[in-house]
Amino acid sequence: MSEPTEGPELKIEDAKEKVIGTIAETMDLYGVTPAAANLYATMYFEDQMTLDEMRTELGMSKPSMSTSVRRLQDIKMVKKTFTRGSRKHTYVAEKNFFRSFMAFYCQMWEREAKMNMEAIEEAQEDFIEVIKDSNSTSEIVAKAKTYYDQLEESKAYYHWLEDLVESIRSGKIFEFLPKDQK
Amino acid sequence: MSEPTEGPELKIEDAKEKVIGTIAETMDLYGVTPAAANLYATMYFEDQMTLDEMRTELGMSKPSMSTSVRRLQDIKMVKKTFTRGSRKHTYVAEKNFFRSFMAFYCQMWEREAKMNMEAIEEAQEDFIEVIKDSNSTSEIVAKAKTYYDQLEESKAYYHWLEDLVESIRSGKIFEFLPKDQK
DNA sequence: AACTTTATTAAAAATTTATTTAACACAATT
DNA sequence: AATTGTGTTAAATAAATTTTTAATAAAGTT
Repeated sequence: MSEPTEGPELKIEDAKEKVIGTIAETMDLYGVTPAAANLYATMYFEDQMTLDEMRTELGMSKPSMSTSVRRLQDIKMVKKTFTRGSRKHTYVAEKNFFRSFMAFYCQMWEREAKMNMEAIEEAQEDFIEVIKDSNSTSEIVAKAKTYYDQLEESKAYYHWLEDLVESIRSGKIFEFLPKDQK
Repeated sequence: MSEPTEGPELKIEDAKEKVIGTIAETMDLYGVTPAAANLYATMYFEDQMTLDEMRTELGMSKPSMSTSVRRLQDIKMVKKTFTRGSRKHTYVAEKNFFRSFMAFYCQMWEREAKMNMEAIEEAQEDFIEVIKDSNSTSEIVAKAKTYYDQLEESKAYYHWLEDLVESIRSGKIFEFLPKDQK
């Protein structure tokens, strides 16, 4: 499998590419756009980058880098750094996967719990009205009750999700599941 | 199933729609296609459905339902049920969010850990070769060492992810984070 | 204050992805 | 064995999203 024509520098680039490819593929799977995914994976091996460096490194347009980097900032996987002497903005990738990926999930789960709980509360109010409504047949009332109970039961999941987020944010989860088990 | 134009029946449908909408939106966010997301959310309020019932309920084509239902089966959110007497296949939605969503994450995380660990191992071997290579300058060797160490450090995250999956699969996580906290 | 450099926004193009129509295959029933 | 009903695959269409080119705004320098 070894190519004698390749020098050590090229081998390093190849090795990096392997990891960059899989990291980007994973992020792609999570709904991050290809450009942003590739950008993060590339930045993972750099200490800091400007938009122009990103553009030349990935061979893409500057606006694409600009929007990608902002999305990565939104999910806390990239941070802006203040570099004096240069007018260009510089950005750094969060290299600690514990921090970057957990920030991602906490944001997702918090949003999910909030939105779904709101919808559930509203729907439950409607079901109660139906149950109270004298126009409702006993069949309809029974149906409304069933749905109400089903939603009530599902709340436990969202509460649990909120607890999970909290235990990740506080770091308490690492008392239960240590970071350096193996 | 007739279409009520007013009254309690309509209110029930409206209430269901509210929840269906947010569940579908959430799943959409997780990379599930709109058709599959809407289908699951609809099935969440039904005890069982055939492909034709899905088609009429969602107003979409049968192949779309067929592929959607299979994707939902892949992520364990829908199961086939054996209904004797009918030639049509019937499907049931997993209504327990603990089971359905956790199956989803375990599958994702397991895949992520496996793929990335494989890429990391390969890349690390390459970096070792570069370090051993007599053609490598001391600068290149230093670079390779840095990258090697960075990857080595990242392994802890993937091990932790595997541990998390295991604690979810075994149910041990619920000793730490009970399901009915609130 | 004008000029230069950099970043962002807007509109257009291109790519990708999802969905449908049409054809096929598979079972079950007659 | 032929027919009917059901589900799946393939090719084509439609829709959505991503990316780019071009224009604009913002910031810094002379």
